[in-house]
Amino acid sequence: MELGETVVTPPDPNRPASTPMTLDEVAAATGFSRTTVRFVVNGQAERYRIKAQTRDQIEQFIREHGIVIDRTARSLRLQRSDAIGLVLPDLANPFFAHLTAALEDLCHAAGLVLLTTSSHDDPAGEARAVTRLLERGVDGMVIAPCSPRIALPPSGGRRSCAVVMTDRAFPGQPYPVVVTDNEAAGYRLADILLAERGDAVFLAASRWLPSIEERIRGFLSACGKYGLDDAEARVFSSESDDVAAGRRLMEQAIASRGGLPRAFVCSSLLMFEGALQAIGVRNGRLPPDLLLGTFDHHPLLEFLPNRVVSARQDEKAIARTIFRCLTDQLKNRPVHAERLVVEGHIWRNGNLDDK
Amino acid sequence: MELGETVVTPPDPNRPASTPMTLDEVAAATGFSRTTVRFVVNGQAERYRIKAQTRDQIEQFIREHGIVIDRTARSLRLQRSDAIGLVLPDLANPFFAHLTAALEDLCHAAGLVLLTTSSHDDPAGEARAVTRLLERGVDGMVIAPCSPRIALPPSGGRRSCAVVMTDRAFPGQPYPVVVTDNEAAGYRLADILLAERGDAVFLAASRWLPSIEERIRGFLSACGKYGLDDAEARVFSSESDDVAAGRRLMEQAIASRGGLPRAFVCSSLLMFEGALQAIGVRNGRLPPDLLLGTFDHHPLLEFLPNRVVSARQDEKAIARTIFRCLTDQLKNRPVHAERLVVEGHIWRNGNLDDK
DNA sequence: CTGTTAGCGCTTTCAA
DNA sequence: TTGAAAGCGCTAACAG
Repeated sequence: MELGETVVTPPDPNRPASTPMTLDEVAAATGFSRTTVRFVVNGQAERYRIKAQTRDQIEQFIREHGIVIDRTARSLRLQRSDAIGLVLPDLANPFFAHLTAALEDLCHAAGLVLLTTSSHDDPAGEARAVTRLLERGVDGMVIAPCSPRIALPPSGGRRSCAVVMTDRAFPGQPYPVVVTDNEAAGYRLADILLAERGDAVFLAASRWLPSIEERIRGFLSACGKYGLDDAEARVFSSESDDVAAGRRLMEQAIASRGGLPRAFVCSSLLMFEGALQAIGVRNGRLPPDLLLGTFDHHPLLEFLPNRVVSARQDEKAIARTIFRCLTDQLKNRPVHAERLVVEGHIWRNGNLDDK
Repeated sequence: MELGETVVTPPDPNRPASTPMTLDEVAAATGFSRTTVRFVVNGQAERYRIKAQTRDQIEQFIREHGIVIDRTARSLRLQRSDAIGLVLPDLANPFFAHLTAALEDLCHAAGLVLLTTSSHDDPAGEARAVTRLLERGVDGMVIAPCSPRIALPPSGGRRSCAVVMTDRAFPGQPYPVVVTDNEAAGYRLADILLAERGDAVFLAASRWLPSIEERIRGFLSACGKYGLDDAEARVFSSESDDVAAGRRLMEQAIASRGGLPRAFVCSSLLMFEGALQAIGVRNGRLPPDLLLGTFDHHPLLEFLPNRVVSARQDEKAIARTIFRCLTDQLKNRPVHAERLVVEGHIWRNGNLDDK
């Protein structure tokens, strides 16, 4: 391809200034009726036995002039928007970004669009987000709740709206929820650390988040397997999930145990960064035999100088499960407030082979 | 907060089964007219001097029963959707995820929603995405194009639609474009590598992407500053931007130069991963004096064993610029097919202090 | 096979 | 201050 040529289709000067774009306009221009044109446009020409010549004429016209079906009007008429809303704490979080990408693909393949909204982990923001989506008449909604009490329950609205919760399984919700098997992941992660080093600490974000609590439970039961008493003393938790919290918790862990742990797990990559920072400040560099563990994954973990184990969620599988649950509801299949569990994956870096 | 209590507002049994949710329903239920109710709901009670008692009655009713304005109907009537469409090659790319998050915030603050769509770097997918958005009647569109020729130009449509391009400035476009100053970033990155190591190679994705070509131009002019002849021989490029390409290019570079370079830059983190993999396969581990450079940034770069320099784009600044450009168009301010440039940031890891 | 009609819920305009 | 009417572009139902 030549660089520098004019590359974007410019407003075609041969094309009439006011391009017909609505069904009515096409009908008027071709001399057929709304209905006939609509049948052709919606691919129902066969079904309604539109004369081939008529169909060709209309299709030809559209090929020349283009048409854009106004789905706003369609939505109003059908009381169905073919749109799905997504409410997330933070799109910049890679897990949510991957989840969004996966959901988007599924939606598009089904002719739906995705409306993304962030709550910024703020219940008021979450309520605003839900309202925005409801006003837009979304047919369904996927919520990764940041508050245990969703402010505006979509039930009882004029239009019904399918709802699926994800990522955080607050108990007692009337909606189905799709989550990773956090307890199993916590167990498997801790199992590896303990088998290798005999001891480990867990640096966790807010314990009142169900996902965190489940991960801790897995960690604790692995501790039990290795006969570690007072496993609770190995868990450090914070209110927030960010780099500063990771730093703080690592400092706490070091202080309370009189030195660096031989292995640790963080409940997220943000905490993990903070923990590494704290170690860097204290030791200058990472002690080579420190075994690193974290929830979440990033390819760069591969290249850290130490051995690393991570627990990664399977965003595509989660998205598929969410989507199936959503479409089940949209097709009026029975919906229970069930808990759908998706398996995660444990990953280790190649450095394990070096030793 | 107690775990285990019922936490989501359940469908309130005291509330009538069919909650009035439309203006008409509220009007009928309260005995006032559409117009009166609408004035109250839209906060124009003052302006139209609605009787205080009337207003209170209506507000009270709404507080009890709730209301959700149907923006689908509103859009149809106003020929304005208060929605912005976003077309990206890939939401899972952290740069685009951050950009999306930033744009979303700006949109929400302005009462707009964001429709996200991915093209998967495929021109046909891009065309489908644009159509989807047009059908939805978005007021504006932000496109990070994957093809130099946008398939369905939104101009000439029934409703006008503001357009801003970003990330890739294909020449000759009739739309304004917002990009990072890639050439400057390439220059600054290369300048650091060359000052430190006297030599470097550039592993780049498809050269026909304007952003890549600009980065290379910056790299080459830094080479010029250091009197390196045959700078072009230090540039290796591929068709795709992925891990495999990075691996391949690093192998090529090693082969063509008879050994590992002393420093290198990759045009993206994906390529960077591939390059590190290739080195790992060859050497087992990274030579300590190898200086690493890459476009894109991730916090984990901080903890790699080697010295690292990265060029990071300023997603928030880009989003602000895009949004201003968009709102300018929406307010019918003059729009030129101008090129708006945002500065990037150079980052180095703390390991620089160790040596 | 093709055309006509009514109406989705909102906003705007005009009347009372 | 409040009410009534028209119409955005589409779809469904029915009429020819």
